Amino acid sequence: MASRVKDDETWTIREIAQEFDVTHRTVRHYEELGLISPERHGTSRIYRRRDKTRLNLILRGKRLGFPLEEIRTIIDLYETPRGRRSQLEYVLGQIGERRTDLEQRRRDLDAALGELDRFEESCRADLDRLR
Amino acid sequence: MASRVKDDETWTIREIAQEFDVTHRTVRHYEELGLISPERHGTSRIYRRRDKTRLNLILRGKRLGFPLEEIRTIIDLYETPRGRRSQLEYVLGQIGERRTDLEQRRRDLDAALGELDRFEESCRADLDRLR
DNA sequence: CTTGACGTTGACGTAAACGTAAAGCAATAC
DNA sequence: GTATTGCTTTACGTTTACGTCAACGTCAAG
Repeated sequence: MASRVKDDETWTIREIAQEFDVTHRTVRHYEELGLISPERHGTSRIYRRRDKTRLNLILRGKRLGFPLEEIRTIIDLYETPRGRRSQLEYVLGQIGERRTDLEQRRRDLDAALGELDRFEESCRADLDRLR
Repeated sequence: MASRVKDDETWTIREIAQEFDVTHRTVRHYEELGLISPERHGTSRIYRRRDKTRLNLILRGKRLGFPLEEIRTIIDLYETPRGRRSQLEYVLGQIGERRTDLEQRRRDLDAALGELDRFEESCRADLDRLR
């Protein structure tokens, strides 16, 4: 059964920038750092589905506060060859570190949300008292 | 009934820096930005419980990826006078914005952790196949 | 064929978050 | 006394993550 997905869709840097709501300078900056590497048609950059996936990962990483260099190592991690046993074990180790980091963030996040809740209740109580 | 807590404990900048595992330069930088404002004994800085609380908030904000300026507005928010009704309503509005932001982060975080889980399973499957 | 839209590569500027001396006061240690 | 330790300010340096020109190539439209 042949694949039905047409993966030949391409986009220009302007289209990509608009879709992700960043400037083309930003897109090129990510390329300079090796976070994406679009094809070239002559001198122009051509972006494919795969590049969009990477951009989504990058922007989410940014929203989470990761530096771009770290984001690059994470993305690379997802694409390192996993042929040899030693490589797999290395990747699994890295996954562990990532998880530890993310779980710390979730604890911080929960704490912040909890305090926010308590603070809101306290404010609402003050407001009621003013009625 | 008198308060039993002794709130006269104080620390020097070096002690504070060590306890929070940052440099004294960092602590002073936060002071320059108005995130903390320790007392002065002559020329020296004196840190109290309240400053520690703020530092905890700052560092958690940093782990969550917030810029220091935004952290300052958050901390200030927790300390704005809430006497007048308009002030309370402003604060409640800010709380809402904060919550929206934090909840977006949690979605990002959950997505990242989910992908990490799936990636780990895929790696473990590869590893089993190598046995 | 020139204009305009869109693409390209430098290269320099900037804001944030500190790092890193440099140079000086102030109290305790010997 | 002086020497060391700890704190201070002043001030320039650095890294990250882009912004902002400048100067040029290219292709379809008028």
